[in-house]
Amino acid sequence: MARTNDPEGLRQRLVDAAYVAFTTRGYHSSAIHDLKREAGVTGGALAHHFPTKKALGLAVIQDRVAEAVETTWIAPVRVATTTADGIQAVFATIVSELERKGAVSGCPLNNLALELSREDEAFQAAIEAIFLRWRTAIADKLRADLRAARIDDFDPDAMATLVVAAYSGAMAMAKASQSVVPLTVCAEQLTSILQNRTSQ
Amino acid sequence: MARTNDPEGLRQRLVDAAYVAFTTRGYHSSAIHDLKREAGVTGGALAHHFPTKKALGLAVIQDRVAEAVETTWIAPVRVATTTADGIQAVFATIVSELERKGAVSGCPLNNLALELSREDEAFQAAIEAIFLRWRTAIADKLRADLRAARIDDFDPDAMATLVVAAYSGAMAMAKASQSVVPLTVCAEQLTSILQNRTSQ
DNA sequence: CATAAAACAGGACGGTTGTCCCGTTTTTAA
DNA sequence: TTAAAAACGGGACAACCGTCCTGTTTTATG
Repeated sequence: MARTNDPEGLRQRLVDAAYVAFTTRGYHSSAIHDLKREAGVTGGALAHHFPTKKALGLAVIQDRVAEAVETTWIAPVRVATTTADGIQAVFATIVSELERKGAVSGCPLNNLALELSREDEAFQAAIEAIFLRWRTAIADKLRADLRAARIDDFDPDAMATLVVAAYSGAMAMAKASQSVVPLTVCAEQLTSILQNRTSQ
Repeated sequence: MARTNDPEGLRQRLVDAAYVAFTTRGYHSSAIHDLKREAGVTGGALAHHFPTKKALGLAVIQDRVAEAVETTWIAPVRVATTTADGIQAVFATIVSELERKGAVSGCPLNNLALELSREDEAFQAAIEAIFLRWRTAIADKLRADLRAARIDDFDPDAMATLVVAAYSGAMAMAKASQSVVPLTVCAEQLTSILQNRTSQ
């Protein structure tokens, strides 16, 4: 059968399909057989690029999940005027996106974190690194806020941890109730807290 | 072989073993065969009490997970002097328990919520009910705080949502990093926020 | 152009999974 | 006491899963 080799493109198609499957249906609920069909890839090609399912999962985390956090969270916060503005914008974007889709499948990072952290050390290390990068980016922005307002009211690192935790937990509740309400509520609470502490 | 029928006790042993397995290794990672061995139960007995794995999972959620939330969260908050005191006590208890065990397997409710919410409507409904009960209990306690202090500074329901979200997310990060630090940080942040808003 | 390596096709394979079935024992009910 | 129902023992069963293997085609290298 005629074909044209495209190792990089085929790899991307595979990781894309696996990212969608792992972060919506879950890692263990996604069968390799289904991934091959969804990505339009044969068994030989898959085995050539990813010898094991674990290798594919690791690629999904390091390539796609990390990029998703970067795109949906870190970048918008960085370019915002203040941290509070950035957080508000991020939540608003995510909520409207969820309402458009009509279903809540949860935070990709959190989904894989709870399912895979205790299963394998490589998974845990990769996920932990993304969480660290996420928290650090928010903490950096908070430090900039404090410098601009010439105040020193709270610990930026601790507040960043709270922000990430509140978002992750709110998304978990949103998934459990299939409703965006927990997200809108927590967004309002977080911005209220931040504005209280940065403008006095 | 001689035996004595004990349907209720056998059922409890099964649900106990399944609770531990589902909330630590995960639902899909726990094989029925292993559960039978761990609970000391034969296939016939299991099929008699729980015709499917889903039925067993539902029993775990409704019987054990709901009770765990009640014992570790709702009851301590209810008997505490203030909500802030209760939350601080709950976090302290959980943190010391995790340090004793030496590993973070995550919040039982959150673990199953993220893994099973989108898999089956019965799972989702059962999990959502527990989250609702949890939030309501904290909101009730917050309302009592506000009445006692004769102030009306914030929305108790919204704050309760934030508390549950922050805890769930902090536990997720704790699981990802296998460290209690996110929990201690968020506990300090939450109590600080609450004490700021209830004593002015 | 020769040759080796990389890329891919297609399917087989053993192990595991959840479920189900049949037979036996214990308990209940009449 | 006896018949029916509940409780349980033990294992079989088909379907599924992830991995691996052999062979072919494309590409890089000299």
